[in-house]
Amino acid sequence: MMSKRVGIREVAAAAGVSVTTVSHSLSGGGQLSDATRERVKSVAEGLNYTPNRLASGLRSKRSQIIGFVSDEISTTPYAGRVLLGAQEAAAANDQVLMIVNTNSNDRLENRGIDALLQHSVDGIIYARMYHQAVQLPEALAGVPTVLLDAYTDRLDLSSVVPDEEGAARTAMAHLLAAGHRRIGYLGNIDDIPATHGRLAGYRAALAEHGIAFDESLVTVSESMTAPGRAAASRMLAQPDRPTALFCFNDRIAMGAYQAAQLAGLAIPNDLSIVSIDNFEVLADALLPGLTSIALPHYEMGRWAVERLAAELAGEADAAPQQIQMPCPLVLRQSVGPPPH
Amino acid sequence: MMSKRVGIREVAAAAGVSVTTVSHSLSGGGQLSDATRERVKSVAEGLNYTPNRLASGLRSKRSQIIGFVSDEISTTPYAGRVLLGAQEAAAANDQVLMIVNTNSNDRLENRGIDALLQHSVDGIIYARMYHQAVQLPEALAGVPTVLLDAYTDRLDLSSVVPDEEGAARTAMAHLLAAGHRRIGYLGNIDDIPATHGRLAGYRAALAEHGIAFDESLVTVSESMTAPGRAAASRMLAQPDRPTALFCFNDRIAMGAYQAAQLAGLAIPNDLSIVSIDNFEVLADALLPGLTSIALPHYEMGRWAVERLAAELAGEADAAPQQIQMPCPLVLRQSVGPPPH
DNA sequence: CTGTTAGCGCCTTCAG
DNA sequence: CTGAAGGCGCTAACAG
Repeated sequence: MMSKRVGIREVAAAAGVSVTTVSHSLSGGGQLSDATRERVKSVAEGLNYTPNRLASGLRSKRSQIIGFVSDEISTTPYAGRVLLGAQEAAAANDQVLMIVNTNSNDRLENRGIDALLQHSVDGIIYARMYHQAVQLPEALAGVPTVLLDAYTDRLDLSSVVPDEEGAARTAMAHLLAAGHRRIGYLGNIDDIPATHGRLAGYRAALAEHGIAFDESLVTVSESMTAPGRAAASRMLAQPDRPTALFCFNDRIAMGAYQAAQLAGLAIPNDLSIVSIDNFEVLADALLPGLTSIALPHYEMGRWAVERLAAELAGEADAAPQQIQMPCPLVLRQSVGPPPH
Repeated sequence: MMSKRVGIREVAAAAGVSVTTVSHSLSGGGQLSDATRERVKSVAEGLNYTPNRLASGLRSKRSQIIGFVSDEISTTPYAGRVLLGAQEAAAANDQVLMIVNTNSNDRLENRGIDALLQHSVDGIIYARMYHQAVQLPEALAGVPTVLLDAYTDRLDLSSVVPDEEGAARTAMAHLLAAGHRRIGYLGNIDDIPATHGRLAGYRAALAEHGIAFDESLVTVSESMTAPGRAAASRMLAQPDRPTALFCFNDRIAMGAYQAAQLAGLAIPNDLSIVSIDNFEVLADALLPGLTSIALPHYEMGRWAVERLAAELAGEADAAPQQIQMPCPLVLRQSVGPPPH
């Protein structure tokens, strides 16, 4: 098994060349004739040669491993999409992902980063499971790093986050296009970028359409179903209730569905709803299906490792970038024209 | 940065001993006096020494890396819990996880396994995202492997899956204890272990309580919300409708909630519901909260890497084990006594 | 265009 | 109880 793997030496012998030639043939380096290069390659193939990355990493200082450190791999259902994007991009670059979870605990984080560094990862994706500001840990000083769903004020680090304001504008544009003018916003209460960005998008969209901002059409609550239900119930009880609701996220939207049901309002005939998250287990399951803005989890995962790879390769356009990703609208059945 | 890391050599010089002594001190091997051992350790600490795992792995043939290959990291929201368990167990063993996703595609799977092997992983967790039979890929022949949420007929491989039948019995026991006698089962249609095991558990629980199995109280459908809703509607339209429903999973249960609502039945006053998955985003969000059986994702993740570590260490009790994990009941508000 | 020759940082017999 | 020396598999000067 392991121990009997054929090495570069055996290939050299079998091909009647030196190990150098084999190394060059396989790695595309050196100045070899295409003939020998091909011959060596096929001999290697025939012998079932596979490189030992520990050895090459030790020698070349490039392990081809990307470290992925995240705060909570598990608590959010989006984590999978992020990881998938990152993993696929890594595979495309002949790299592999080594993951570590910190449970939002500094000691664990440092241990994890340490473990990654001991394994000589080439770089690190420092990820959060929801968009937030972070401070880069000491241990990462000098290590090529890109931030995912997180940002700092340092301009020498690349980072990617969702375009929160754009997401809100897209949601609002959809409602406005359907003819709604009284649109309520069921917002979030936490002091995070999503809270501020989405509210800003809501206001900007109204302003663009010459609709006055009406405080009575905005509530904030925790971003979960039960608080969302309460907030929605309050809003729908108003004399001049909104004809549509834009919700901070799908969980709040689910609360809004429940509130609508309790109030005897049919969706989308009496009330239209749009939200953000496109969390399929909810959005697809709700009756009717919930139109929602998708956060680009997969795409952020891909972008982050592609970016890191480019920076590691020292590519020309490898100057650090801080980008905001667009968030696409996913249509289902929760939006219709305003009633009457 | 990387290149200037202090090595075993510097530590030796600073401590006034040979590299051998340093190596022994740090790894706990050799026959050293406690005095020197401690002294060397503190010198190493003071110099901020960190081992280079590539080098030690190359030499000792133990990389301390566990490969984790799974079919779909992303499509199920449970994946995170599995990974978390695996990652934490690995960290506790001073190991680290290298992950690879196969998208259920053989070519990708082989490439992924290859990449893992090239990095000299010590062993592999071969995971599925839902309980199923698998055939171990050729490439894994001779590589220490444990199966997670998957099984084969090979008795030389350890594996862990949920106890499907036990889960169903637990759910049924809860309903029976509440006094229900007419209990409907909203089953799944796929030919997978969960389908058969849960139905078997349902029947066994009835038999134990001397309740005759009634075919009209069993339906099967795809395990999603809309089909579940349809199945539940049919069942609740029966003349002598059941007073409680046991659902294959939370998504079907959500359909049952919707059907109950459409039928004007209140939960739990008119109808009790229990299901399997304890998928919190749904179970907590439904009104009232859904009592559900949790699948032991985190625990399976932990168990798998602990098992693998034990087998790698050649421990005495390291004979392969195929185990079924118990699934605990999580109480919420969807169960009450039968009406009237 | 190809081969020789040193190590990468660490572990591990084998002597002292 | 401690040290010297060789080599894990590969890469990268540097010669030919």
